[in-house]
Amino acid sequence: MQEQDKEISQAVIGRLPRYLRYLGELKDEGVERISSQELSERMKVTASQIRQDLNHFGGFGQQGYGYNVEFLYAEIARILGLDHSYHYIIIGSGNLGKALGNYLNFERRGFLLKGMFDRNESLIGEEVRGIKIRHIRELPEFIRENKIDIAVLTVPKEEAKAIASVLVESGIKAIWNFAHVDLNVPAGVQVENVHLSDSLMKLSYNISNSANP
Amino acid sequence: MQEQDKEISQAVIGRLPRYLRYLGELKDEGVERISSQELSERMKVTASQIRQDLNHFGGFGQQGYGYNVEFLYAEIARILGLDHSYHYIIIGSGNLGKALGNYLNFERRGFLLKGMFDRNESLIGEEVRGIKIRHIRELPEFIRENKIDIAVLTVPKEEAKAIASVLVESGIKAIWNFAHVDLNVPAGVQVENVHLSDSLMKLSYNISNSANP
DNA sequence: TAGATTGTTAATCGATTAACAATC
DNA sequence: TAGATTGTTAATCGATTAACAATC
Repeated sequence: MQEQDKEISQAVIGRLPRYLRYLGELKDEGVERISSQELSERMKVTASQIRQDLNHFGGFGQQGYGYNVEFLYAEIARILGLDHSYHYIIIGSGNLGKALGNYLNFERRGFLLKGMFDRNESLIGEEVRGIKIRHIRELPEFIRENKIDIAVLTVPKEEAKAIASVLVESGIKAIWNFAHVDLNVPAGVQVENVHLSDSLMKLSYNISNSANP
Repeated sequence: MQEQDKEISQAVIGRLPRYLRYLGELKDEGVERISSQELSERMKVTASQIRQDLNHFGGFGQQGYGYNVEFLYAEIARILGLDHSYHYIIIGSGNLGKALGNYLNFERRGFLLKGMFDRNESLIGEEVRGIKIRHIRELPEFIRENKIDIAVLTVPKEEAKAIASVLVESGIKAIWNFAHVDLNVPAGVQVENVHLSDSLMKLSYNISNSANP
């Protein structure tokens, strides 16, 4: 067990949720133990990579046996910070904001929706899963009073930077950014971008450059 | 000009949309030319990387001058396959499907929504931006008759694999997959995954492991 | 104990950065 | 022409894979 000697690369972090997903499936199938070899065949990655990745965080396996599925699942969940819950709010209550607000799987993982916000007066007062949509002018106070950890940003890109500043000033520590801009936040504030149009363009590239002559 | 001597890495492809975005902004600002150095400062990447990335696709610049913004913008758009339009359909007309269907920026880029589908009878006949929601049993015929290029998959993960098979059999060449499973498709069919919960877990990791002691 | 499989070191591969000759 | 900046080769860095000794 070493836990965080040096910074772990985002490449490794990015693979953890996928490990968790496959281990969850194995758990559901009632599989008790699995070797890196077996897992590598399922996931179509190398066994070497699995062992390397896991050993960044400590030795979770046992020679001659492999990994205990239940235990490894719990450990990866813990590493990912899923062993406790987060309070989150959604800023921008348009179609995408509402869709995310209605997504119950986040709740199951410990991400608890505490508020929804918009600038548009006609949306104020509407409810999403029992959560009232508030005006964004209430943001700073709300964040402080409700111990909000994560702000989901689903506003038009023109507004995103200004709102991000407000969020940072109000003490938000993480932004899940769906706006199509790069946010500039101080160190210590985490930003995770979901740039849907970038993703679609990658698909477009791969269509154009695949074997259709 | 070489254009595709050997496979270009997804790391490079993944950066192209961001280049396009910054060049679009420069264009809007009325900037006519830019050097890799200036662009690198804006984008916070190395000038070397910009030149390397671009030169995978040909020499778009001019020594002593830099790059013509308008020209480079057009070239990257072309490389990404944005110089022509695509027909797409959305399968799964829940909150997320509707949100994506309503997103007009895709349309502006040449991605044209042609159909929406669901299994739920109560949704059939509803309209999203003038597009009627159809039953998924109509999928195969619809895909063939309307020359659909891209299927957006926003169905629960339990259904995703089965529907993906139908799509592939119907001749779809690209799937934008929002379902939380890895699809197994034959070579030649492009899949681009958007795993929102994976993204949220990465954020969760980074919150848990940032400098908050 | 013998066999299996990890944890970890070493080798390889690929991607990023630096350097500079080519050239506008 | 001189200065600027690309395109490209070479050097470095980091990530992935292979190998194997440790050990359950």
